[in-house]
Amino acid sequence: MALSREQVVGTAVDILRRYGLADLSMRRLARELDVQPGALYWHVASKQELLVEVADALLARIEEPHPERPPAESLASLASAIREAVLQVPDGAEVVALAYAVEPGSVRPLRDVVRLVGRLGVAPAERDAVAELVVHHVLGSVGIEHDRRRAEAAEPDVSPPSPAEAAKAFEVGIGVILRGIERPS
Amino acid sequence: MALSREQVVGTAVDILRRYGLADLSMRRLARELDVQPGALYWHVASKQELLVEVADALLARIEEPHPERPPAESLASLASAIREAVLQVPDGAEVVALAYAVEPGSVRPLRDVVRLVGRLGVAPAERDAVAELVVHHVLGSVGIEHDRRRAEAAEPDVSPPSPAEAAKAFEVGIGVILRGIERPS
DNA sequence: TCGGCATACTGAACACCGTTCAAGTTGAAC
DNA sequence: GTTCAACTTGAACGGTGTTCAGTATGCCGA
Repeated sequence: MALSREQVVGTAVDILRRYGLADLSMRRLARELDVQPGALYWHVASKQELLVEVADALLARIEEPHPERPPAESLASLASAIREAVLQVPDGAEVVALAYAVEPGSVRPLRDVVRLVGRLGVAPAERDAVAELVVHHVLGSVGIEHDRRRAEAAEPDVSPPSPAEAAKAFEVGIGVILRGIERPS
Repeated sequence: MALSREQVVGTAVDILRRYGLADLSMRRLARELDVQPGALYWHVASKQELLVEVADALLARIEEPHPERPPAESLASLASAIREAVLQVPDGAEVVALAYAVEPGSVRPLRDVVRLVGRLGVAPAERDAVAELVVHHVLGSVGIEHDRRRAEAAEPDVSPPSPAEAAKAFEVGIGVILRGIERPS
């Protein structure tokens, strides 16, 4: 059977999940698919495009916010859902951040963040800025968690921070943002 | 004269300033210094360590917050100062973010952010989380601005966002955070 | 003045990377 | 059975960070 774009993206996700971003090279991906590296470029224009697709796949299973739920609640739970999805996969935050940088509209749940911020009553001119704040908080704090895990794996240093603490720290940040939005300036 | 660590870091900053992170390779740096690549490793343990030093240099001229100024004001102006310093240099945000990820305590003005957040009355347990929020907002929004400039340079697309608008968007985010901190939960 | 020795650097290699492209192989439609 | 598109190979181009045996340089005590 001939290779397909879905197969390429799927195997890329697999490598990312198992070995992390450093091991996700076009050559490694080709080896995994029993194919020469050049073959990948028939299905995908560049590694960057591939990573956007991978990011999309990582967040594909997150469900859309329910339209009748209060937007503040929806936003908090959407942020947590994105966090959890991205936390599962080594370097997931980095990949999604890259996709967001290259093509802000390419990842659906991130678009939902923008919509929810708007529904919270933020002025249209400020909506994108606040949504960015939320996205950076989510991806930034997951990035830190991944870094800590790497550091911890490298050497049994002091203070391994528990997942519960990390989650708490994340919630604190979301809380600050939500209160900041709701309080008129 | 023999090479010095300061010279290596200084030239690295220079290349970054003039050509961006993609052109800051150890080989390119060695060429600029009229030296073989291996020589750099006498003065610097790795490229990562070099980049931490570069990040430090980028923010070295930012002054410490005045202890008698109200902390909210100090924090807002420190955030702006970091933003401006990092905005000047292509990929500056990326470099500083990397340094912050590798060694959170290595860059002084970022430590000042933590202190100021504490002085704002945030509980010690939550202080680091909120400081991270601020840092991610600063570095994240500058990162976006750099990306936009790159995209704009690549092709004369629609809508070149003015620096003033970007600054405004940044201030909106800082405002949300500050209000969120001051408002008790 | 002469060893000795730490400092500083060279030259070459190792093992990778993303990307391109002419040439080859398939498999289905006519 | 031929033609034509879809797909893949093989090989190369021009890079990357890092290591290390060897070589030169300059200082310091004898």
